[in-house]
Amino acid sequence: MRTTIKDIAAMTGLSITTVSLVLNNKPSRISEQSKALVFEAAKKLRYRPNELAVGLIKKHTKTLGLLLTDICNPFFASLAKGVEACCSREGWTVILCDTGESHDKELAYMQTLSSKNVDGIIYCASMDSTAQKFLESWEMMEQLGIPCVVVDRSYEGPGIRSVSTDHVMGGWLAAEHLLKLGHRRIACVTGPRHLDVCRDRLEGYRMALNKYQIPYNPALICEQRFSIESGRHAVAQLTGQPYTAVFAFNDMMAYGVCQELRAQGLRIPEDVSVVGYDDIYPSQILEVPLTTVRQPIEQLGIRAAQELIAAFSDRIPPECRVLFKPELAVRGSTAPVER
Amino acid sequence: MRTTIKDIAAMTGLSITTVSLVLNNKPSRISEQSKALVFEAAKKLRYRPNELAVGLIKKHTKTLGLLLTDICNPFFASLAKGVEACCSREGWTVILCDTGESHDKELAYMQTLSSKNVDGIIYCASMDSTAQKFLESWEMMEQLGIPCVVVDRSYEGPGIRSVSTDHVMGGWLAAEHLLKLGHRRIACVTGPRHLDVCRDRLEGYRMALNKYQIPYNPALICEQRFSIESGRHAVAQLTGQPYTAVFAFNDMMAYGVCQELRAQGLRIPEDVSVVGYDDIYPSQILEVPLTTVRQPIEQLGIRAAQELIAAFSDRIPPECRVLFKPELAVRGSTAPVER
DNA sequence: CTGTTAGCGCATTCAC
DNA sequence: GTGAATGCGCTAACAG
Repeated sequence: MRTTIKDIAAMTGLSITTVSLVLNNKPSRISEQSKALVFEAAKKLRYRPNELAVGLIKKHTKTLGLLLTDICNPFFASLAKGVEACCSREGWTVILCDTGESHDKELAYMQTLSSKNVDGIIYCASMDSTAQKFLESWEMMEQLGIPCVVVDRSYEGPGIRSVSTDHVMGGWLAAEHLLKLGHRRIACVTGPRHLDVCRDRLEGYRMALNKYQIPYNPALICEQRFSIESGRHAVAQLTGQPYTAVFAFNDMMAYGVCQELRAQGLRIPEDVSVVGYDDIYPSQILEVPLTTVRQPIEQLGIRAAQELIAAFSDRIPPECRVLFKPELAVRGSTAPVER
Repeated sequence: MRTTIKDIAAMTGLSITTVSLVLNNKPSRISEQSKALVFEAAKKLRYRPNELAVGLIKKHTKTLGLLLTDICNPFFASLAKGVEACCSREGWTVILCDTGESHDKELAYMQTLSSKNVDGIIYCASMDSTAQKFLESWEMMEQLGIPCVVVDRSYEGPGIRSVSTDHVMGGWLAAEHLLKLGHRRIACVTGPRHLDVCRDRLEGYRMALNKYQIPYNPALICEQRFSIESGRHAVAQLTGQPYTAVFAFNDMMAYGVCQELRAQGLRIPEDVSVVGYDDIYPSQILEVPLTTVRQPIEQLGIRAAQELIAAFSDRIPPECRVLFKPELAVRGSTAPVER
């Protein structure tokens, strides 16, 4: 049995109340002597409060739930890193929930987290979640009364707190970079189009085309599912379409694109330029390092956790919409178009 | 306020006990009618037990603490994936603790986890942890009375449960593969030598050399720190030593080795063969995919969680030492030595 | 078949 | 300055 507040009361001959008071630094005039006694005993007995009991009374646990779709995806790993860093710094704790893209599991997890009395949830919607499913999840959290911030999504809606990156700008950066290099036929390998992150990137891409007065060609757009294989499929699917550059909506797909392109005997960047999105770490170690749009992923995580912790401490639930700026990391996979 | 057992007692007109009994399927003869009543009310009120209260009484939380050094490292991400998968399948929950290689933080986390009444800890010692520090951590957990299984380490010691891979065999596989290809001067980029995982791999390497009657040459051994940069440093450090192949003790270092080798104008595998260790996923997507020793990382995580959950359910703390077999994934980074 | 009583470990009025 | 009493939400004997 772990030592409890009772043990230290017995040891010091003081009452439980007194012990609790001094251990929590409560403003009550208890003699310095008693205080010293208590602290000493606490140290000697290696006392640590039972957070279950504390939580039961205080109605909070200083715990955040982190709901994501695949911890093996470097994007989410970085995000988790940020969340964890912020939490541990603040004396909070994080429960890891990997939903594996399953909406049902998502919902189930929310209930579990609620049972465990988490004080907040950081939510990364699964890629398959349509606006409807998203709202369903959101409502579940509202209903459970758990504050939540959405990361990397920014569905419109009242009271939806989100932390994300300006993907319109991201799409713009990628496209303009290629356009400046002289590319005019830029294929786009998007993620699921119903996701706002994709719509935004695509909009940025179109805006850039617009600036250069290049017509938008739907035949160059290929919708995929954010995986390496997706990238390979995309190239296969685009066969026949002439293009000199590819803008993939995440780095994973970009890797797939590069693989398949090479399999077809094409060189990067001599024959085709490739731009990715996210800047997860493998992008730098490739033999031909990937030019990509960098999101401050870890920052997203830190900020999301901060918002939740702040909202909790100040009891102010600010309806915020934090938007980070992406930046372009120019590396070896892009080059001026061949004449 | 969430609905409690009390609310449903009030709603049905039954006592709290009765409600608790039926909700927990306790073997007590309660009329089917009352049962139905309770279940109905529970559903209507969306009742979910407060796990804090339950934990306080039952003295357990169905929660595991996962202590690792860097969730961004794909190795640990995969491990976490496995742990999480097993836990969620069993209705358990996992608290993510990223220690960032800090031994003090490790110790602090253990206390926190103890306060939260986790039922077990999965522990990946930080790379800097010497045998002494490791024992210190282990003792802390013993003292806190938390069952623990160590992953990817297998320090000798009574009562130390561990789940890991047979690294002697791993080292052997890597070395023998190269030897079979005709390589005779095989450089070794190890991790910290005080780690048993490194000693084991090195032993496997030596055994293989032995079989081929090749003397062990310490000048070809370079101790590093498991990071990409480490790999680059290693190559710099080995300059002057003639070698035709490199065996890096993890994939990250292998990436660094490849980078630096290429920077020096050497081709892989034509000029130098490179073998890694772990088989984290970027290894497959490289332009020259990495030959590497595959560990069943996710399995390690699953098994570790299983052990803990089983030990908990059966109240049998088996002093186990689970050892998985590694296998060689032969890919493009190795080739017969040039004549 | 079901309700009463106690108590898990702790924080918090309110008396003394 | 300090302690007794109460209760957080729930389970577990033990009675009826």
